Order: sequence, then structure tokens, then C-alpha cells
Amino acid sequence: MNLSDFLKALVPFTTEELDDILRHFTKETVAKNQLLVRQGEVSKTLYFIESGLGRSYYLNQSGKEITQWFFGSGKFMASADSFFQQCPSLYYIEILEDAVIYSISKGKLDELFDTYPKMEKLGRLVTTEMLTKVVNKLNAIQFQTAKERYEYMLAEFPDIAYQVPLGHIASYLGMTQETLSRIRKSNSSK
Amino acid sequence: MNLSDFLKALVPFTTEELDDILRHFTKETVAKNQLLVRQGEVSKTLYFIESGLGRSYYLNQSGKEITQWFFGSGKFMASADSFFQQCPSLYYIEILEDAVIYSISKGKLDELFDTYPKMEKLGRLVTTEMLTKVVNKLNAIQFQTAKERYEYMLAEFPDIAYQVPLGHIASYLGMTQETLSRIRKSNSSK
DNA sequence: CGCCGAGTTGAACTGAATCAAGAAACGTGG
DNA sequence: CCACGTTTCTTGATTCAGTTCAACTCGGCG
Repeated sequence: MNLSDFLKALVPFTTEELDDILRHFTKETVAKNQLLVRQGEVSKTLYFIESGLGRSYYLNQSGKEITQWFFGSGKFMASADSFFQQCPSLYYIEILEDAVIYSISKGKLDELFDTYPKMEKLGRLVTTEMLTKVVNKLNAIQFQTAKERYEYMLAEFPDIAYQVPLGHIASYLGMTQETLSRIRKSNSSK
Repeated sequence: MNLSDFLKALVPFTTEELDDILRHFTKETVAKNQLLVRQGEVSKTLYFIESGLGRSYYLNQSGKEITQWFFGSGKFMASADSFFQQCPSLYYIEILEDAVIYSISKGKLDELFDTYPKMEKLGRLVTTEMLTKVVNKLNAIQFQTAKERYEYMLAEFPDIAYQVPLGHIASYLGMTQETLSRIRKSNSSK
């Protein structure tokens, strides 16, 4: 999913608008395991993933990595707290699979918001979608058993479930790696 | 916190704009215990709470009420999924304390979005704030003990913690009423 | 071949749920 | 303003899902 198609699908930009908007982004390729944002940094960049896979995670009190979100192709990726509020990021952002991404700085994005009301709309739509997904995850985490949570994950990120280390998924789902391993086993036997 | 002041604080509307925008809202008072949205309905209304208190909740498999969110004065309130996607609501919305609210229909809100680019900005800002809060709650729920979650609640909704039934708070925090009661007891003794 | 990280398995432990029963507080009508 | 029923809150005993800790398997790779 490339950025131009993604934008067009959400808001009916004209060709000129689209060209100008795309000019504000920088396309680049990022190799697996690279970090785009570090905990404590103020993140000034928003990413759009054309292909590849990323995740955000943080280190808890005992220094364990806790995956907060996965970002697949066709999605915007950012350390939301840091990017929007310009505060030090609680999260790392890491590329899990070689990726092609478009980046834009907060400054340039704000320019776009000021120039194109349609961009505000886009921003609102993208944020609303994200909000819905986070609410879904919250409900899954809060009220479902470990097994049901794994099933939610399979539904939400079907492609991701088998291509990243078990531990990343387990921490995303709020359970230990051992528990997830047992769940997988019990699922495969039925 | 009234609506006019709230709007002005976020986006620099002119007086004329503000007047016109406010004309799209209907002010009304709602008594305690009234339901504004029922599960299964498509909610066409967004509410702004000038004073009073509301909550959204749903019924789980065993028919128990699960509080999803509290809405205090100076906040927008809606069954987010239903209002934004115009699908049947998963949630009820209930007034917990006599309230003065401003309502606006989805249709009128969309008119405002089309007329005033600044409204798109407002929409984006409000949604972003909500997103941040939900992410915070998610982190609290996912990785903290019952006791820490209660402390998160005291920080996020200091005023609310003692004015609504224990069970509403417990379900909001993803624990049983009994557990919350024990936590309160242990907190008060130290 | 031997190491190393990722995944699996087992056994003991624990935080919180469940179940059950009382105590307090609340409101409604007489 | 009191009495009664209902809802809300507290407390205790028991149970259980999931964690923790520790050992083991497996596959890849220098």
C-alpha cells in the first residue's frame, strides 16, 4: 500500500494537492532491527509504512521489553505521545522487517494541516481509526482470557502473528511467553 | 466548563464562527440515571458535558455492567464506535449525576466540519487527546496490579473516584468490586 | 561440533476471581 | 420521621488462571 493511494482512498485530494503533499514526505528504506525512535527522545517524525513491519515497545521496571503496538504496511507509525505532545517518548520504535517508509516532520505536517483543510480531515480520520483499534485492544486485554486475547490478535494482525518472535507478541498481549507458547500448543492440537 | 470557552481554548474561532457553531448544538438538562444511548442503537449524537457526570458501559456475556469510560464536565461524550462509524453501539451511555449537556447530531457536526476547517482541527485535537488517554488506560490495565490501577484512576479522575458506586469503578478498572473494596481498605490504613 | 537464542515443558506459587454471607447506606411510602 | 426492602459495600474462605523459575529441546550458524 503506497502513501498516495492511501491518502486518496480517505480524502478526495486533487492531483496537485496530492503531489504537493507527497513532496513533504521523504521516502526511505530501513533495515530490520533498526531503531527509529528511542525512549526519552522527543520524536519529531511521523512514519508511513509502505512495506515492512514495525513495532513500538518500552522497557518496564524490570527492564523487559513490552510491545505496545505493531505497525504493518499501509499504516502510520509514531510514538503517539511524543509526536503529538512533543514530550520525551516513552517508547522505542523498531523495524522488525525490512521496510520502505515515508517520513514527515512535525513541522512539515503542521504546514500541511494549515494549508489543506482536507489534511485536517485526514488527520481526524486516521486518529479516529487508531482510537477505535486501541479501544478494541483495551477491551480484549481487560476482559478476556489469555487465549481469547491471542484470538483477538490473530484477527487484528493475522499476517503478523507468525512472523515475529513469540516474546514480542506475548508482551503485546499482556502475558508471558510461556503462557502464549502453551496457548499455541493447545490451539494447534484441536 | 461551558462549550464556548472549551472551543475557544483549543482553536481561535472568531465570535461569528463561534456563534454559528454553538447554534448547531442543543442545550439540555438530563437527570441522573437517564440513558442517552442504548446498546444496539446507532447513535447519531455527540454530547458535550457542561456539568454533571456520565459513563459508557456495556453488558458482558454474563450480563454484568462493565464501565468503559467516565465523562466529566468539560468533555465530549459519545459511544465512539457507533457515532463515528454509524454502527450499532456496543455501549450504553448513562448520566450518573444530573447534567447540563450540549448535543449535536452527526449530520450537523459534519456540516460544521465542511464549513469550518478549524472544526476539523478541533476534531483532530479532541480525538488525539482521547487517544492519548485510552493509551494510558491501556498501559495501566495491561501492566499494573489492581492496586496500581486504582491509583491511576485516582490520578486520572480524582473527583469521580468517590462519587460513583464502587462497582462502576471496579469494572472500569477491570477488577471485581470485592478486590477494589479491599484495596481501598488497605490504602486508608496507611 | 558446540554454542546460542528462541521456543517448550514442568512444578510451585500467587494475585485476583468467585462464592457466600453479613453489615451499612439509601430511598420510598406509610 | 420511622420501618422496610433494596442496593451497595465489606469480609472471609476457597479456587484458579496465569506467573515465575528452572530445566530442557531444537534449529541455525560460526
